[in-house]
Amino acid sequence: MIKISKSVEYSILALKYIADNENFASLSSRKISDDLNIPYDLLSKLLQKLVRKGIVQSQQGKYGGYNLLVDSNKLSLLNIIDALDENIQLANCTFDGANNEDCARINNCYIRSPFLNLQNKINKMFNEITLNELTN
Amino acid sequence: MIKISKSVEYSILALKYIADNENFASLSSRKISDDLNIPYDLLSKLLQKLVRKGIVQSQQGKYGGYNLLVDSNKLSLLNIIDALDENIQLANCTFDGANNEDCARINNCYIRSPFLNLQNKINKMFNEITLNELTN
DNA sequence: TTTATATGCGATAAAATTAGTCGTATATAA
DNA sequence: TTATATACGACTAATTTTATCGCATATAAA
Ligand code: SF4
Ligand code: SF4
Repeated sequence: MIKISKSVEYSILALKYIADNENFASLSSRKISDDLNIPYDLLSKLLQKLVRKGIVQSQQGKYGGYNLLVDSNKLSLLNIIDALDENIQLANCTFDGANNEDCARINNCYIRSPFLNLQNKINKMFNEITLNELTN
Repeated sequence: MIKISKSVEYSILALKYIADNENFASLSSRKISDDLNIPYDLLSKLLQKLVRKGIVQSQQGKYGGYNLLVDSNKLSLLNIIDALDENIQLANCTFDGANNEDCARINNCYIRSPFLNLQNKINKMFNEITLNELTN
């Protein structure tokens, strides 16, 4: 109900792994998948999305692989979730400017306001934690 | 991905509605369902769960209905989620005492600790907001 | 005692989301 | 030219969430 999808978890694991090995050769998705035990096909697709969003860089061909393109101090958990086209929207109305197309109840809903408060706090939390901090 | 299920939303709406009408006759699930536009069968089941967990009281028969059994200042959002057998577990390991049956990666996972931190904050947030505060 | 109106509850179905797989095309260094 | 990589759309499977159905039981009122 409130959980981080495998896609996001895999992506964080992979991004962290890439970040920690930048000095060496770039990591192939095959190697990342093997080392971290993440389904290869799935990981590939996730990394492709991250490429499109400019978070990592890919190099095709032999000895190719992935490199981080952004500062791991500036990449937030929310950025990653966004890049994967996922979201952390608690309810259909929990953003500024929602209207009754988002939820028919919106105009006389007595719980929207507290939900918005919750949402703001969660957004903040997810936006403040960076890839760099996602580590023991 | 991070969202509050309809079940929880419906439950909050209903509980709040019940709480606000306690002075009057007890509300039947039919009336609540009609007034709040919540699928009747679904709402009934939700209320039944809440009865079993001691959150509301039910009165069968004609002129029956539901009444709140707990102080709306003491019923937290987390209590409600628990009562519905849902949870806010971010990942398979984000609780104290998780072991490698919960996640095979647990013993050398570099992101578990920050996930646990996040989890603690979220638990706190959901535990601090009460039914009473879930209002405009 | 009958009737109308409630809840109780298990089973099931439908819908939506999430997770995982497959086939094929393309890029590129050796 | 070949081996090894990513790119990517289509598809399938699994899981979770949402909704429905049918029947049993309770109870106040007529
Ligand atoms: S308006 Fe109310 S019922 Fe509709 S999504 Fe927002 S909180 Fe939920
Ligand atoms: S141990 Fe790591 S990989 Fe496993 S559930 Fe926890 S955070 Fe995710």
